[in-house]
Amino acid sequence: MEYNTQPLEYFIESCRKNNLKVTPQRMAIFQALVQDGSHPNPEIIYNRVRAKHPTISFATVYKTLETFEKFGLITRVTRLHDTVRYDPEIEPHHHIICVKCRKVINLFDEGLNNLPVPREVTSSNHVVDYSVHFNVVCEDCNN
Amino acid sequence: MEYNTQPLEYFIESCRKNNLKVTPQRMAIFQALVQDGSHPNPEIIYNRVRAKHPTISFATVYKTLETFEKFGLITRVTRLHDTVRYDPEIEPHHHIICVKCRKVINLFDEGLNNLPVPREVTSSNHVVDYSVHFNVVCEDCNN
DNA sequence: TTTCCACAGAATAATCATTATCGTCTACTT
DNA sequence: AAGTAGACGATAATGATTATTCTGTGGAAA
Ligand SMILES: [Mn+2]
Ligand SMILES: [Mn+2]
Ligand SMILES: [Zn+2]
Ligand SMILES: [Zn+2]
Repeated sequence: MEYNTQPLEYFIESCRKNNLKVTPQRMAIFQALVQDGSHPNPEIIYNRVRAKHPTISFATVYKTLETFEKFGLITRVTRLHDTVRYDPEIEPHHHIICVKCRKVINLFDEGLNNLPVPREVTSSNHVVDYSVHFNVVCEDCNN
Repeated sequence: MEYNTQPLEYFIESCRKNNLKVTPQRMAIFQALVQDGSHPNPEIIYNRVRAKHPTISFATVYKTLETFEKFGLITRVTRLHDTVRYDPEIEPHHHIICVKCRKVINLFDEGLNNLPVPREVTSSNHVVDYSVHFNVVCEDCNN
């Protein structure tokens, strides 16, 4: 379902499926996230929600987003936002990222280094580089 | 140059090129980063360096890594680590990320959704999903 | 080789993002 | 209508990163 297709109904249905209570705050948080495609951070969502719910707490926004993610209602742009991860490899390459232990492994692959970059990307941007993130559960974390 | 090919010489040469002073701490920080392919965070690097430089400061590690990155000696796994960015779109898609203003734009592309996943990835991991990050300088930031 | 100084390092405080705690409240069940 | 598990709000605590300030030194210049 697209993010702008009857988002409220979709949201309520998803909550019910997961035994999450439907509250005004939760609806407002979801709507604040869905209202455009800007991939906002918690602070922006907090400010949007405050317009209608002036007493909402920052912690509530954090907790709620975490809950939504846990139940698959929303996602994160990257799973590696918690601390900076540095890399001495400056040539183009890709990464295998374990979503559980946060291990990051280099992936060198000729095919991936020569992807056809969509016109949508090149038409209005100067492309610095690109890389593919494979989110995985690694061998060590698999049991 | 590979990260494990005479890394010290490469490091010193790179510093000289950029008028960065070559200090024992800087060499140690670079070596701590290069010693394996683990994409360590500043804390891990700090702990590694402390073995030989017990008085080094955490802040020095941060500043030095920042400097290295600024001059292109090293990179980051993702440029979106600073705050969580949430996404209501749960279907597979990709992102255009401006490295200057941190804008994130959705990219839906059939071709990118069906990349041949290298055996190296599938052989020892359970793939959850993958996405392509196009790091760009966007139109708005381009002048 | 000595001198000098811009830049690097150490210590520490400050800031910013995120998470934990806990008392109160309420959505939903019965 | 009442009961209860879970949600909310307030706030403190933690963790990551950045700023400040003072001291020290690498490397150019004399
Ligand atoms: Mn890498
Ligand atoms: Mn997206
Ligand atoms: Zn793992
Ligand atoms: Zn931009």
